[in-house]
Amino acid sequence: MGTKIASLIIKSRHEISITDLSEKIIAFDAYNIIYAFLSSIRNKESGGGYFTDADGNVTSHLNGLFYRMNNLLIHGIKPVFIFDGEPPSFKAAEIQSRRDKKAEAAKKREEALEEGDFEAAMKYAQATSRITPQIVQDAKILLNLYGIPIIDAPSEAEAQGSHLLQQGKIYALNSQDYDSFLFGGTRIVRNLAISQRRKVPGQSRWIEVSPELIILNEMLWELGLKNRDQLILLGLLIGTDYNPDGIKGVGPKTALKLVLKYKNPEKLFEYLDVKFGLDTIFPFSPFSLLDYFRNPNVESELLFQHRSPQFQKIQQFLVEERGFNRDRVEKQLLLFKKKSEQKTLDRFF
DNA sequence: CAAAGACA
DNA sequence: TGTCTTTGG
Repeated sequence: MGTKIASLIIKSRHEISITDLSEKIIAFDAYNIIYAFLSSIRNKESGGGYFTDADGNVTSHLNGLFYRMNNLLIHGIKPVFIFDGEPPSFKAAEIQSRRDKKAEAAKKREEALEEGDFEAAMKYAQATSRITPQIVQDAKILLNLYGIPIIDAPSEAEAQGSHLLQQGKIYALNSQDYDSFLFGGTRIVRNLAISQRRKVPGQSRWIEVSPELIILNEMLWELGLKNRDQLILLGLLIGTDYNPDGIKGVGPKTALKLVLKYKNPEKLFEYLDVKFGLDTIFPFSPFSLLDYFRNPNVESELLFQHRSPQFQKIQQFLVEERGFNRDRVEKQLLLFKKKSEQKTLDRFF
């Protein structure tokens, strides 16, 4: 439901500035952000290989996290990283499908490399990213040195983040898609990156993107939905991580119309059963999916606190253990220290 | 992706 | 000074 629901909401998407999030606790879906870095931070010359150190450890994500965390922390944002635990059984088919797509992309990359088409190889390489234990471990080391709390969710990070939102323990969840609203997340921040420009998937065109805040209640209001159940129904119709295709031939507009017409799960599913047959349009009983979104596996007793970054150790890890350029790292960390000192002074006076 | 370099 | 290109690991 990544982009499909975006077409339905306009007013409830608020353009914000990164400074609006100062002092706010923002949770990040760790695998999500790491995956984004693994995909985008790659070596063009080798046809899309990761950045690595001399020992072959992947460093693409460390590079991305380093600059991203510096910037977020400089702005006074308090990040929390949530790592996925065991995927729910509902996700098995989707996981397999992603695996197949990666294998396919890897094959195409090989072919492109053989033909010497490095640009095509790069494109396919980006679709092959896989998060290994080493990648996770290094990410956790770096985040720890930054004093950023790490949460190991029992299952889906988005579900855990949504729970923390409901408990009021965090201000917002950083996510590119809208799925966490189905889990009851109340606030989502999108496009929380540094650069305000993003390449359009089409070709060599760039667009301006600024962070945007979406609030669940406003979104429900704009859509004309009465409650979260109805939003979950909408999600099931257009597709979620657990039924990615949604219903063939039913786009966002039709989906919304159907939810508004039938209003509750029983009536909607009854209609769908008569029209299509529930078995043919859902991989699982839609009632069980609905129930899953209502009540996902999360941990309720989490406590976390932010600590000060250990600059010396960050530098030591990146430079001495992962082959980063000393001057670059030093310069960035100095800037960080300077700006955060300035910020505390500003607050004081 | 984000910073640094090149260039007008 | 702002924009486009190259580099980073």
